[in-house]
Amino acid sequence: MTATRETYSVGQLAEELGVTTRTLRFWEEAGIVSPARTSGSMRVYDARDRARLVLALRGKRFGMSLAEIREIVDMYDAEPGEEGQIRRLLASLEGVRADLLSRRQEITRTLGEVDDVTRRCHDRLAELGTTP
Amino acid sequence: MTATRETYSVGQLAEELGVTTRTLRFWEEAGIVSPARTSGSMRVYDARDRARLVLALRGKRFGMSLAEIREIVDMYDAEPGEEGQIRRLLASLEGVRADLLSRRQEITRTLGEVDDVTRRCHDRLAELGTTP
DNA sequence: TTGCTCCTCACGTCACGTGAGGTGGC
DNA sequence: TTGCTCCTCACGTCACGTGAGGTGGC
Repeated sequence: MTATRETYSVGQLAEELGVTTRTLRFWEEAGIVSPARTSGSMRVYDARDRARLVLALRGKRFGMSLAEIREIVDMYDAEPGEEGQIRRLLASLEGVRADLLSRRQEITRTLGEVDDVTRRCHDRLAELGTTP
Repeated sequence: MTATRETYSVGQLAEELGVTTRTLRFWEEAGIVSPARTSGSMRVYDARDRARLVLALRGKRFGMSLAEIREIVDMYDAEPGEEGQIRRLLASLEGVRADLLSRRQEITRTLGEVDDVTRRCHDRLAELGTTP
């Protein structure tokens, strides 16, 4: 019966996730998390809240809006659900997957260009070294 | 003597780059490009402007601010320059490279998770199919 | 003249940053 | 009491979106 009893304050969770407390409060207003409250109206985040925020953070890094993030997080977090819902999730996963693949390709391409420029810089430095 | 005589209007370049004309005007205000003007005060972009904008677009996709983009683009676009400048560029390239590598890793990790969820969805659909 | 693209304000929006002023438990 | 973290406004900022009203060449 020892359930995961981990809870966090705004400050704790913000530091762990590398964001500000303002961000966590704003995301709450955007409907991404709904932490419990103590008598003193202080926010109490549990493991489920944390999981949603971790997902949201990843969405952010991929340039999604908070509204899009909310949709995706809600789907991931929902009960297994019936067939229609599962198929909708599968369709959206397909889109996410294609997006990730193209982003990864672009990064790889950019890395190549960065390496090119780096090489040219070294060449230039060598030239400067031999012609004082 | 047939230099690259390609020029573009705001509309043409905006469409080619997949952004709005408002974006191009805003980036001009931010100092990222300085297109020439015709007598009628219409903007005329040349190949160099276009190259700077392409670089800027990539920076955007990696989450850089316009101020950071301007710095990087100025460096890439500058004359080869003297040793100090080249070494500064090399240092910044090092940072960009590390950033790109970590982003690529995260994407790969996320792709793995997406595939996991996809597999679980298919399993669940199979279950639903066998238990009418 | 009509239609197109261009121009410059200028206010709106999204995702927070940044204090301002105040409360609550060790 | 002091110090810490927490709270709720509320205005500021960044990167544009979105009209509003007007000009200029085919």
